[in-house]
Amino acid sequence: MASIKDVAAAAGLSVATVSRVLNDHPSVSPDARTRVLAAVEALGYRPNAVARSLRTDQTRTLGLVISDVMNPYFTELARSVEEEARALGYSVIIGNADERPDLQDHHVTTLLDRRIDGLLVSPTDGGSPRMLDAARAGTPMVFVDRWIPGVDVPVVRSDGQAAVRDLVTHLHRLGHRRLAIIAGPAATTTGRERVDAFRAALREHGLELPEAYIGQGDFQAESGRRVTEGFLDLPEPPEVVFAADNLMALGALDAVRARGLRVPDDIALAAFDDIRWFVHTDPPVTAIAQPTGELGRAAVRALVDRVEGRPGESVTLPARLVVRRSCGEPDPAPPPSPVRRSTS
Amino acid sequence: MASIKDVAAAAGLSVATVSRVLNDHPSVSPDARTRVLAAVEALGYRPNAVARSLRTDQTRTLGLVISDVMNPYFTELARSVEEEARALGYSVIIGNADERPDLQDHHVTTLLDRRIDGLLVSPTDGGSPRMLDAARAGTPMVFVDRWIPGVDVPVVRSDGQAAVRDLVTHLHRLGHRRLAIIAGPAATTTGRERVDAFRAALREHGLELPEAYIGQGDFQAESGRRVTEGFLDLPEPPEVVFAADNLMALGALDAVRARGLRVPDDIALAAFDDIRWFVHTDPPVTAIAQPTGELGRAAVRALVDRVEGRPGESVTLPARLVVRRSCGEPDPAPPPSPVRRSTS
DNA sequence: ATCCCTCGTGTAATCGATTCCACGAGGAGG
DNA sequence: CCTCCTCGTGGAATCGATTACACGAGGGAT
Repeated sequence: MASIKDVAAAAGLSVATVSRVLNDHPSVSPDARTRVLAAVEALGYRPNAVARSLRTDQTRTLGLVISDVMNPYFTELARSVEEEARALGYSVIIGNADERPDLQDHHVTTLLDRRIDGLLVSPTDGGSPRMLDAARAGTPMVFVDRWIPGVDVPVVRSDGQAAVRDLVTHLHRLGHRRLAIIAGPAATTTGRERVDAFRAALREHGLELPEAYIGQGDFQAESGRRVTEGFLDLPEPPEVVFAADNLMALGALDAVRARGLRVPDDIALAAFDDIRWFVHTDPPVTAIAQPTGELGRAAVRALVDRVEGRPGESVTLPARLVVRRSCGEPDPAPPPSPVRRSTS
Repeated sequence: MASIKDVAAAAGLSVATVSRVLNDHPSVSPDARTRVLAAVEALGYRPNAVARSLRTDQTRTLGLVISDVMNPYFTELARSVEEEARALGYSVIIGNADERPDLQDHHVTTLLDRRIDGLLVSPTDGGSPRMLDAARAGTPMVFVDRWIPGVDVPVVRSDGQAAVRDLVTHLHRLGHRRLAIIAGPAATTTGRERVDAFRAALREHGLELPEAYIGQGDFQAESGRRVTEGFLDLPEPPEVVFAADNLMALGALDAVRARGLRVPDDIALAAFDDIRWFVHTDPPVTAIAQPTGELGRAAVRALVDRVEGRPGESVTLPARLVVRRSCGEPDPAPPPSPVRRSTS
């Protein structure tokens, strides 16, 4: 592969001049410029980003460590992150932690070894030691979706409290009183917060959240299935199951289906995180939608600010409730079927 | 950040010795080894992968350029690719082309600039010029899922022909005769092949595939919606719509729903690519499942073979039909509802 | 005792870029 | 005509690693 030396030789100039042309430095003659460009063209030369990074000590690359790529929420987040980063002239390397602390640590380590300019993290647990070291050492870093209390790093996330309250109000109005939640791992902020918000909202309606109605999940579908089975085995099963993410809702749907029960007639279901498929599930699932794309973009902007020496601020965006049929109410925007028309 | 020089100084040895310890070169004394290791520990030293790559001319990184991360099929592929690569000691940088040739070219270019050791591509169109150059220049490369005819690069893909034949047989047996397809872009192999396989299978049953029943999609949900609306507007709409990927099936579902029609009563639906959500859609969608994980792993093995100087072979794995209810037959594994039991 | 190997180590070249500094040519101003 | 700038250019140091080569010490064989 042609190097800058080959270009210099072909153009009959020094590497310094070639480099100047390539970085359009002002002081280079038009003649030299055209000769260099011609040589570049002729050789199909492309600068070696590795060498350049070594010299300039910047890779123009951001690392993104997410909890689970298979989760549509994170996929969308990753996508918007890459888009915004590209717009700002950065590349993104994604590390998938699969909700496993050891994998998270692995990815943080390799990203740091590659000397990425900044790190975007959605921590799986309390945070890998390597990550905390990096944060302390001043590596530009931003938490997205989840964060770690006590670490001085901007946080870009969405606040679901109001939406959860709306959800509980909605459920209460439908007559549901026994509400259960499939929680995320207590080690994650989102895991804790969603339970807290749910409990607080229940209290506002004079309802309790008994221990038996808090199932411990891990944000993966399988745990949603397992927890839901536990709920169904209870002497007094809940009337509603609220899954703290979309995958656990999928697992819950699996469990309900396996018993031959129906949603919402036998048990109602709601989920945190809205995804396209929820429109087409049987029944369509009521969910709390985060402004995922905006979250990803805001996180990148905050991180790039830090990388380039500007402050870089935390951002909190509101989530909102999207009512569908999985909790019992008819779809608010029913298809134009002129047959039945039930007025609530 | 501490460099190898700092470690050498701290250990009272030369950088050469430090390097030898780090790469466990045989000729280094136990004493030196312990001193180096102690210094590494004390300084929290981590080798600079950028510098190492420059010197050794290898990055231990693979590039993966996929057509669309938001498509669960590709997400799963990406995940298995990363897993296998990690097991083999490589990292993966993912580039999302979003079915756009210009983006594909952008990612190929930046990956090549970073001097990745090998490239895994699922080409969006006929292939970006940069990619073809790289292939010709001998950059280790493997096509996965889709490929480009006439380019001498191993291909790892799945063959859906038999499964499509099974699907058509299934549909025929259910009494369907007017079958339509939402095709993928003609520039992609998967786009063409699926139509060809469908047409061939129809012919085996003495059926035609009229032009009006071939809708041109682009593997994105929106195109599936648009094409399906066209089908429904036909004087004689098809009885079955076969979507060439899961996202277009989602769009088709959108279109059918918007008209207030039902699947499969009013129109049947089937899709290429099986995903978890198809179990829970209304109704569950009959689909052709690819061995996605195995595809990703095989592709990485083939690519790493090439990177490390071994041959690296093409692999073709069979897809299989998964029958659900969207074409009219009852679910083959119904939930334990002891009521109806139809023997085919 | 001499020679030769092996072993452990250090010096320095190298990878491909960027950039500081020096230098010569040419123009402007005195 | 001399001085001083500015401009375009090249030489060489540098980033942080790896590795060829050189070298001295020590042990075994003769």
